[in-house]
Amino acid sequence: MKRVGSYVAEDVEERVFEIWRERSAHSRARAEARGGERFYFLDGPPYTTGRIHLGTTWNKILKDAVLRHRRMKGLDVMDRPGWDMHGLPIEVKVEESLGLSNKKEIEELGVDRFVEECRSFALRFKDQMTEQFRNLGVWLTWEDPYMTVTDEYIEAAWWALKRGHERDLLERGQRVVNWCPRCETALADSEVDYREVSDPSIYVKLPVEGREDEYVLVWTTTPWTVPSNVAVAVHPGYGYARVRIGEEVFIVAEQVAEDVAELAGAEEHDVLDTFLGEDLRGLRYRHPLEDLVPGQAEMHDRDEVHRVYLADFVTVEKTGCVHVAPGHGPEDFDLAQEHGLPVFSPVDEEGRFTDEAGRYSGKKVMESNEEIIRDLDERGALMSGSTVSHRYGHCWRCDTALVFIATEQWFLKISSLTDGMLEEIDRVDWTPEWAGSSRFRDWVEGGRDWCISRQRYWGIPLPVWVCEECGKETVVGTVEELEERGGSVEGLHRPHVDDVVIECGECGGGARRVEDVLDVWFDSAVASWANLDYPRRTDLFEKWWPADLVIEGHDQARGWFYSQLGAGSVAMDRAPYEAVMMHGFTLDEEGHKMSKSEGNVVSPEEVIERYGRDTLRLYLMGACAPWADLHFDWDECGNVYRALNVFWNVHRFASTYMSMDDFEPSKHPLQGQDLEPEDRWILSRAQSVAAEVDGAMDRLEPHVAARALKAFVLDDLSRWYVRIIRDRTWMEDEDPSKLAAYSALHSVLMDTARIAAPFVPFVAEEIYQSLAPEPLETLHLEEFPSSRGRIDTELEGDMSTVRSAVNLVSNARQKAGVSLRWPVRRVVVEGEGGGCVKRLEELFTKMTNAKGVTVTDEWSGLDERVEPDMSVLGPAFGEDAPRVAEAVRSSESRVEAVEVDGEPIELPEGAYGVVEEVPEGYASSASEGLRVFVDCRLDDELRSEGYAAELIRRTQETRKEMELEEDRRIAVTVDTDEKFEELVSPRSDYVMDETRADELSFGEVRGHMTEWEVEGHPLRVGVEPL
RNA sequence: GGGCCAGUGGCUUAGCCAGGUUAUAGCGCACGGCUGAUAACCGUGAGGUCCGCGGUUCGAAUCCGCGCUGGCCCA
Repeated sequence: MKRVGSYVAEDVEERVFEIWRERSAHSRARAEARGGERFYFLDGPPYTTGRIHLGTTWNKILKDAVLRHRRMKGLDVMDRPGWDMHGLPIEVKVEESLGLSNKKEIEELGVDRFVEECRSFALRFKDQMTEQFRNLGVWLTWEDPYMTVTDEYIEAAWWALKRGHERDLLERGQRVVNWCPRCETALADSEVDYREVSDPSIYVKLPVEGREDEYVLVWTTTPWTVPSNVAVAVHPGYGYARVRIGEEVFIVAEQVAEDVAELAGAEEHDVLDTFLGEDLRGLRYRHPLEDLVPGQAEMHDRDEVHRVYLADFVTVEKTGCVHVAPGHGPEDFDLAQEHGLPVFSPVDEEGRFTDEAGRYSGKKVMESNEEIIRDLDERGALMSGSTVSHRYGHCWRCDTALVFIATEQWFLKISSLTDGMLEEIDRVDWTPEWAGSSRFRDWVEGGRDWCISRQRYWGIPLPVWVCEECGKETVVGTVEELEERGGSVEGLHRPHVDDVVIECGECGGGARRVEDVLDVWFDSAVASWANLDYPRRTDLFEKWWPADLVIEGHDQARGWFYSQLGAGSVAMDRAPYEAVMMHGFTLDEEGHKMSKSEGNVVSPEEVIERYGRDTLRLYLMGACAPWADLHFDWDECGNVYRALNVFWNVHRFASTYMSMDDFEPSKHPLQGQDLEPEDRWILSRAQSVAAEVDGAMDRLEPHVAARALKAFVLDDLSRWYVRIIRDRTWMEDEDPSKLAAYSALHSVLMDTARIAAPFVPFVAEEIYQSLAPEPLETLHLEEFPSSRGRIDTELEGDMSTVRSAVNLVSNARQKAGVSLRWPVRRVVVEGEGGGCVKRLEELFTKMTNAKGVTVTDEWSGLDERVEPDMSVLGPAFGEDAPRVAEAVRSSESRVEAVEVDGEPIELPEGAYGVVEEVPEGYASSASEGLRVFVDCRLDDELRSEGYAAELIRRTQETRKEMELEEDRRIAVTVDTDEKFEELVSPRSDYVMDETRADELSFGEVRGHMTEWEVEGHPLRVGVEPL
């Protein structure tokens, strides 16, 4: 065993990394676990953005701690990390780097080159992030991750879609989708960012056909959709009115008549008549821009167009009449489907009006708002124009304002699977319990069909081939199938896959692929089987699937938890995971989001630099319940660091003395030792903590585990046990009590390191390695100490009481001004806890520095004093009261009558109270159920010991000043007064023993000298090394 | 606008689901003490409208309702 220096996290962590690397510790741990019970952990693939942050750090560290714990329990853990590498975010980054701004420029550059560029970006970011995660000490199989860009992964997604197709769940259809005019693609609901923006707010007058100056009034914030207006919707059950304002009549909801009048700037308005919304059904109007938009004029010939329809989604807000543009709103679209209305959408993929839009043709829709407003105004169709601030959807990647347009897309009809999905939610084990029950459940219940097609390049190609002859759709599930159909591929990405022509199964014609790629959310949705290379190989799938556990943040409820449930339901008819642990977000100290613009971002690297990886890990593990949001706090990091420092110093303490004594743990097994109660206690506590930590980790409550561990190290091990055994370790040679303490301390430290391994893998490894009797590979191959030893609850209870009693004595001593260094004659312990103190008497007297202890239920040594109550005596005895009081006071005990001037006087009820008094020379302190009395009276024998202790303390201080080795022999010379010398001389041997001195003499001081005053005695101590 | 989660001394938090004396602990602060592992430790003290309001109850940090603030998700 070697002596160790101070705790320097960086050095420890570097050394441990080196050990892990050269011994292939992680792969060995995996190999050793083979044959154990299989535990399929599925890593949620982070998107390859290039940088990890505190949130992703927390995520991976939680995973790592849980997996380390499971491994140490003998489970064969699947710990393959994953990477989410396709999709718009990377495409946008690549576009930026190549200076491209739209799809046309990408096509000009060449899809081939663009896709290659995306691949290399993704791979590069993956490598960068891998290094960052490794640097946290996270043990995942970094050298062999699953990646969404590999052919086998793509096949897993294809296979799932083919399953969906077979089950009639894959469908092509026209729908209104969120569309990014810059990226020129459909976006999923989850890809839309809502942001507060200022938009026009206009009231449009739609002239009622056949009536002069009468209008249906509608409101919109998107003037550019007015050219696409096809109908108006009103609520069948609401009250509506015809309102005369000036020369004109407006049809609006009855409730808003006054608002509308105000809007029109009119002081007066007349409600001509009122009726229900359903009475408006079929009312025909003319489109105000029919002269400018040829499509509108054409449509008017159709009888169903430009009429009022009834719809429940209408609210009374604004006018109660809703402008319906089926090509530009999901609800509008649904209404159109229902009533056979045309879906008029004269807008192209770049968000420009088409020729159908007449004079607006070629213009960007968003930029046409003003012109449209002006045209409406010129035609007398505008009532009011202003602006309004509201939330509007933007592209999650490029921040462009989105438009709704009707396009042909591919859908997974998961809305038809809702019942099964809800059953799966009930079956899955959620931590915390509400993760599955509340929010997630609502989301699944309201789930719409999943639009999985994107009109982009860098993604999993949609595996649908359409026959050019007969139009038959073929969904390809595997590469093998593709080749059987006569296709040959050199990679499944675009553009190569686009060139593959396969034979139509129906007519033998040539089928070409639909050019879309998949929504990137679908990629990770299939991870549970793609990670097992299914369907390309089946053995892994059969062994491992489904996942036993996934661990992600609460943003993934609607993300990955959901997408996996959806894809799993489509392909496997079940959820692909058995248990889900959900964690929170990392916020700043104030509980606000960390963001670059706020300047409140804390990076994991900063924390590592300041305190090290173990501190970062233990902090993240214990700071709060994982499902709560974590408010990052530097001070708390500092506390965690100090706790680790204490852990380190216990080990340092052990290594210092054990190495000084050449203690070999293997030669002194615990079984043969003559253990003291404190030894048995700390061994028992270690087992209790092991069980507590083990249980908490099993329940996925790492914060409970981390806190129990921290409390044990600080409180039980360092502050109590080490304090107790200090004098035992200071004994020389082969003292059996010392050896017993060493054995116990050694054993406890080894167990503590094993318990700590999942949380602070570096410092635990170093401590374990340093104490191990024989060289070993790595701590992380060891078994988790789950209560293999016995737990002695009675002893733990006794000790806890004794600690309280010791604290009370300290308190009492302080009140009396008697320092712990000075022995006291006796301590009296009174109360229920007395038995505990009795059982640990030796320990108690040692820790209180008392010569003896008396344990009693009720101590008879207290003085009782009676205190007359003048408020009773006064009224009873008038002017005699003071003399009665005096007599009562001097009666010394409880009496019913006293004598005053020889006269017996009977005392009334409550004439005095009895006050207990601590006798002279005693100090006392009490807590619930326990009271102690400390006899602080000194005699020469105690003084002799006290002065000796003072001399030892001063000598040690002198040694320390001289920076002498702990076991260096010295000569001590003392210059003091006669009394001091007289009292200390008889204890010279004791003083020499404690200070490792070979000589002790009084008189002239030699060597390094320190000067003191002790209880009024001058004291000069000289120390010479020998 | 809706759903879910959280709000406890200056800071971080326990307790809350299963209501019960004086609300937990640490950091920080003040004072005193100990110390040859310790940048550690021990003791004492100050510091609280348990986010607010209302309700249920003999009794609410805890249960219910309505708000406020923050986070997440969604419209």
